[in-house]
Amino acid sequence: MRRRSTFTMIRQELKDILKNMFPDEEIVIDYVPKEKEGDYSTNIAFKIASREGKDPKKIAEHIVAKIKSPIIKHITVHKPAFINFTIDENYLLKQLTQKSEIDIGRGESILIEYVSANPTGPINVVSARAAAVGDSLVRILNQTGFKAHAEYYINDGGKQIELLAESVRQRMIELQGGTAHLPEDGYHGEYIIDVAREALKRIILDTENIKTYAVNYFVENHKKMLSDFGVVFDYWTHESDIYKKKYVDKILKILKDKKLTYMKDGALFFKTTEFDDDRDRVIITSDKHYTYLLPDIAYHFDKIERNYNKLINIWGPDHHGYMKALYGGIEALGHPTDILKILIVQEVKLKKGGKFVAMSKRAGTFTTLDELLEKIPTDVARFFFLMRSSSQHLDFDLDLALKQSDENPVYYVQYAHARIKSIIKFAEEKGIMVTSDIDLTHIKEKEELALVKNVLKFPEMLEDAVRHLEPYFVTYYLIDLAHDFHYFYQKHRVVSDDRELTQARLFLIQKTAEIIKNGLGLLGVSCPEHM
RNA sequence: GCGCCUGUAGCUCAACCGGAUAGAGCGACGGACUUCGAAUCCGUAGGUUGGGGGUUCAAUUCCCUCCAGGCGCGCCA
Repeated sequence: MRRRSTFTMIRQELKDILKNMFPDEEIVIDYVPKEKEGDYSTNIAFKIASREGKDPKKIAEHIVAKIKSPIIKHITVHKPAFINFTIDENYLLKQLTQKSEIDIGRGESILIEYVSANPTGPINVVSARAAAVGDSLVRILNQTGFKAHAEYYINDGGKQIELLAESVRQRMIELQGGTAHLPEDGYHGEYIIDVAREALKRIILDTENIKTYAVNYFVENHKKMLSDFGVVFDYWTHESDIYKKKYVDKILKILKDKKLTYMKDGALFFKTTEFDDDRDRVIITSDKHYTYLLPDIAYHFDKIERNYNKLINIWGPDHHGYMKALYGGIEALGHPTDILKILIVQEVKLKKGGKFVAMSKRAGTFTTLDELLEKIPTDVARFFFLMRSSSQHLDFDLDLALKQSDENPVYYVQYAHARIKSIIKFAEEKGIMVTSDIDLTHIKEKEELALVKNVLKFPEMLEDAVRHLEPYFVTYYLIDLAHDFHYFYQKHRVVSDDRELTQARLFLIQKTAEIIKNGLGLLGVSCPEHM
């Protein structure tokens, strides 16, 4: 049985009605396309008809005859056999005054790990996108009754860090007049010179200290950049913490005991092919170093030990080939793999002067989050990142984002809010205050009711966003809601001589403003009173 | 070669376990301000959903195949 939300969702009400009639049927409620009669619809007649080999239209008519509900104004059957519901206006208006909160999560705890950029350089734009997505997801989940925490994992061990330290050391030699011999697969970016300069100032000389210094340098940099971007993490967990807890040894022992490892060419392999991976993975190299996989499994063991009901990882597209290895590790430990959901945020292609900018961290040619924010306001950047499904590639046209900033959808939504605030102020100056003690039955125009219906869709939209773990549902919704408001505003005066109508409309737009503010907050975008 | 992602209007993208005449924004063209914010609104044009098969009452969605692009395939992360 599906749990009911405490928030009254009309969609859910309809679902319940049908569920009572057809307990074994999966009930789907859709929105009716614009210009069609009705608000919600169901395709249940098709389902039953195809299974029983009957005429869907007859079944639809049969169902319609049996439904009685005070929330439904009327029901109609359309074309093949859609059943459309038109919701009673008085019921809608009553819902508008209900103060309630949405609880989908029922307190389920979720740990969302995202960005987790290696402390070997600045944050690139794909990580920036992941930051926007992850932060917004945390906000959405926390508003819908989950207990979500944000975590950043710092890889402060492994070979990459050795290469980083060596790259810095070589740059230090260079700064002192020597010749730098950068490791071939080391870090060649200019930014390493800045680190080297700072390290010299502090007279940090031996490799171990350089390593620590460099890691901290980048971790602090990431913290600051993300915080400037409005992204704050609850936890910063170091790989070295996992070692300190002896979890890595523990996991190694479990894998060995379960005979899931073998030696080959002097290296220790984990048999991930037993978990549907396409090849086995090295976990200890022939020169006795751990690869990233083993501590990573240990890290996920740690997350599970911390009693989360669910783990979400947000990764870049370059890690998809690694998913099965990690899932294999979790399964090897005896945990169901569905405790972890890995979201792949697809790449960002930056467009500049009509050309795509080539990006590579190791070659040092990539655009960083700070460079992006130097050019583009945070609000715009976040809105852009959340404007489309995170599983889709994203073309980010820098020139366009700047040049057309006046017509950017983020301003469109913000403008709707500012406009409402301005109207309310105008009314107040005339001595008309917004109050909930009003007669909403004055709301009867088509454009008003469209706005009412969309405002009431907010929790339903959040339910969709949670189901798909996609913040862009919020973005799309806000643009649509702003449009409904602007359209209404164009057709009708809010503040008029009709006192009661004015009060009713003020209440409606005040509600709209609240939803916009709430929604933009979920995106991490500001919501100014004036623009 | 194998794996993942993608191909929808001129451009950027939607379309929720398969549903109604495939929708928005930008761009183009044409309209709407003596009263609450024109950063707004309305209208028009624009589509063989990459091609071809298949399954279905119904396919952008599922299956097969071909074409095109991106990413990954390390004893790096």
